[in-house]
Amino acid sequence: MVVPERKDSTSARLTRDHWIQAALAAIAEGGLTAVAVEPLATRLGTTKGSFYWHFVNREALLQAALGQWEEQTTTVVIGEINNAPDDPPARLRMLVTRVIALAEQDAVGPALMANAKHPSVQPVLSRVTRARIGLTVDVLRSMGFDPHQAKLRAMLAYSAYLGHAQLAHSTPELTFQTKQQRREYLEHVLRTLGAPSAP
Amino acid sequence: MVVPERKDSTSARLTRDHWIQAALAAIAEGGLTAVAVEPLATRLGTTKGSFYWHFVNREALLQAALGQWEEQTTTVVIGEINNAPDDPPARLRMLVTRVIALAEQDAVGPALMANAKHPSVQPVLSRVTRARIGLTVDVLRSMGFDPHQAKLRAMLAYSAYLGHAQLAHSTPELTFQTKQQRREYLEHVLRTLGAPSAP
DNA sequence: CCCGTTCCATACGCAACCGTATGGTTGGCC
DNA sequence: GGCCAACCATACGGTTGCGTATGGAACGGG
Repeated sequence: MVVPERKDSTSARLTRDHWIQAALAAIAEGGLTAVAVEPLATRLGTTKGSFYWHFVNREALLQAALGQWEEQTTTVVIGEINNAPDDPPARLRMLVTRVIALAEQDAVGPALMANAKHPSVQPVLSRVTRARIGLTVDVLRSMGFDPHQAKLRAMLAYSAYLGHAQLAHSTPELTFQTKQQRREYLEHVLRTLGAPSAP
Repeated sequence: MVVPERKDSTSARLTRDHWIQAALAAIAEGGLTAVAVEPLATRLGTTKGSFYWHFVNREALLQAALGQWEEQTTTVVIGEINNAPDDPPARLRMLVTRVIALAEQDAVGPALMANAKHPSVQPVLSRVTRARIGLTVDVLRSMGFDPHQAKLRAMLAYSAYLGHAQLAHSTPELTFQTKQQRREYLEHVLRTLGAPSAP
């Protein structure tokens, strides 16, 4: 009989946040439906009794987890870019680099996209998407592209980001593997997005 | 009490294919978990008794539906492109146009991406992805790009396709709405993908 | 028109999960 | 060290879905 280990053996009792973290991990692995009270309880080495003290129901946990994700995922990248030096090409490079890394780490985003119609997910996703596209437009405008061009390029860029995230998580074996390949791909993307407009 | 209508009131009895179609519709709307025997039965105006005559279990239906999707989704586009006239730029235009349309229609693809790890889904997705990237590489090579360039561009193009599909289904309100905007975006994508390499 | 094959309805047992109720621990504070 | 509040375990009932069993309806060829 293996007793499922508690995450941090130093703290016997759980906090609300432990559940949120577990929920996000579950979403990353198994999608929204994986946010299930009893399985999570087992994973945390506790029981439903704990859960229903911290949250009124499953939906409340979901909302809390989504809020957490929105917070992290927007503030992190956006803050980082806005605090960057005022060198436009460097900002684009930073954005692309940072965002490719994020795409490959964060498995929650893709999982949420799949359940975009869920009433709790929809608004979160809408806000995050809007913010990210807006950020991209800003960076491109700061590089001298007019608003129209910036919007076109931003949409393409953001689509490419989403697709890259999907690929990285669904069929990683079909993405570039070696460091060299990945570097070249990064440069290609940067060249493509930053290329001067054709007449 | 509303009696759920049967899809085609002319045929009292259902075929295996009715169930497959219903399963695909369910995937499009609610993801893999929406392929549930009893709900589908209700939707079709029948009962489990019918289902378990046509299929041994839920998994069998899933496999059949995935097979159907793979068949359609690959043969349609790939056949269309290969039978196209031998004018390379026209082929790229056709590919992009066709593929943007597909991205907006087919909701099954995005749903599957979210469950890429599922043992029945993984191989299907892997084959479809490989085929599509391969097709894109071919088209680009026929336009004169060397293999390396073609691969880089194909990966970016396919990522953009996947992302576009995601956006169209998850937050359609953030995509281009008017015909004019959509036309311009299409032209932008074509220009970007087909632009000659920078020195 | 009849009879076997094909197809479907119903009833059942089983498992996973939600949410409630209730009583028991544990911890900080005086 | 006692006591209140915070926290957790267990037991229960309800719902949903899977899969099986079994009898009955519908259909078509002889």
